[in-house]
Amino acid sequence: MTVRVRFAPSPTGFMHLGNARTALFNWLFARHHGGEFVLRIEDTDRTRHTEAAVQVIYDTLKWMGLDWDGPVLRQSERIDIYHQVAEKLIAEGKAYRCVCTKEELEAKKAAMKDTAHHACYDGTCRDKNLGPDCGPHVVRFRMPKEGVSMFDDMVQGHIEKNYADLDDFIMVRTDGMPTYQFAVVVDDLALKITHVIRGCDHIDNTHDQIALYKALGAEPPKFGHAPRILGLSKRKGSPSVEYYREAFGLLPQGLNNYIARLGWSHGDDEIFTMDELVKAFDITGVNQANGNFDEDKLKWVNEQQIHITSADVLADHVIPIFASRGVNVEKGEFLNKLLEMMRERAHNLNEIVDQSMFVFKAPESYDEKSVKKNFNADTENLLNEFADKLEASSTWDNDSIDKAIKDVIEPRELKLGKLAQPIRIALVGIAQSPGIHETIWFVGKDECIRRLRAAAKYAASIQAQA
RNA sequence: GUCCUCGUCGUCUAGAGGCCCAGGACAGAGGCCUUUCACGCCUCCGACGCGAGUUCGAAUCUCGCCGAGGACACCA
Repeated sequence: MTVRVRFAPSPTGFMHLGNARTALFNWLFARHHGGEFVLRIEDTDRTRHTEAAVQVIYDTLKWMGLDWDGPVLRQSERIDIYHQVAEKLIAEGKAYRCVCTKEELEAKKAAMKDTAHHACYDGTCRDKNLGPDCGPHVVRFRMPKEGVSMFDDMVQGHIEKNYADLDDFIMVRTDGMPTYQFAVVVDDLALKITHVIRGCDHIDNTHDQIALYKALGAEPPKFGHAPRILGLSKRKGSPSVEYYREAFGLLPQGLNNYIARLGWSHGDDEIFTMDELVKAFDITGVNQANGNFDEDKLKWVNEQQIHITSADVLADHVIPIFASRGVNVEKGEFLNKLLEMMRERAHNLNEIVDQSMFVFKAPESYDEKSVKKNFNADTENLLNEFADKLEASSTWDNDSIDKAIKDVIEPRELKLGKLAQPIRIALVGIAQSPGIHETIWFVGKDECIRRLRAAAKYAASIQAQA
């Protein structure tokens, strides 16, 4: 049997992190087992969905690198099918029409508060055998009254619930639209879904759905309910993929890796490429207990992924961020060289860009603390002399830069730091940067000399003031 | 309120009766490396929710308690 799983989000306008993980788990499960991963859009709630919201789903999955198989199923396009199935179940006595209004039901519920089993529909219309001309009505599922509903969850193990605690849930609403509970089963059946992997907030729904499968004479798929991700604070903005991607400078694999390890594990392994995840992932490794989202660990995992990602791939992710900072950079050898250096030290993509800015832009000001600590009466001469040495050199590589540095510090018997720090301030604006040779090299000879002279002038001006 | 599920360091987790006076990772503390800032490396801190059983032996099995999350919508 070929494994077929699905991801079935409703278009809410953003991809919640929990949803993203459900998508990832399903995708990994499919790829691991050589099966198929299909996408279904649950847009039966007319009032809420927009096309832009559907596009967010596509974009997010693509960014995460989760490709889906076959056409995308839209529930809104399958209304007739749901009606056919509902009619069939009514005809077989497995479902029935109900004319109880929402208001009536709410009143009954309120009256039954504090009594046992008040949550269940009282069955007013269960045996009325109402026909299609009974006026505005819903269609309810006729749930068995006795016995125990049970299934073996791939993650949570054996789960059971008394039918007495299950409701005659609504399949078709008054407006003719199917409810989630109903559409899911009809669609999963149509798509020949073999395994349903979703959040454990669906555990209780599963009993309803299995009852439906049975009423339809069909074999239910296997279910696996993954734990929830707790601690996604809404105060920090919408806990969506988009938000974390931008705020944390995330690489897709940084997110994927972190999210996969939250609620799933493979021994002591922490860092996975996508191929490694596909190889290692299986539903048996998924945890039962809910997990807490931890920003620090996400940051760390993302950082580790940046360390092992090729400069070429990094370039694709970093170029748009440069653009958003008003700097146009092009793919190529120079950028790759820069990224190879930056990826070793940066914590995230935003930092790579921010800390690379000096390569493309001269400092607009000098960091006060850095200047205070590293500039003195000698700085003007030191910087100018170093600029002279660079100017005199005919080549531009590590050796020539190194020679220029030594030619300045050796006669004066200075330690490297005494020259390197003022140079950093001159080139970057602050006394923090990559190795001094690289910093100089990336700025380029002419620009370097220009910045050194400008900083020398500045050093002179503050000396004059003092 | 009713029902369902879960419970190992602050956090993510390893652990499927002896390998565990519990291992790894993040965070925290300290140190090393070093021309700066980072990276990296090393050390330390730190948990089996509680109580009964079962067993020669329990983090691992059973029960109770407590705690956490979820479902109870003509939302998905």
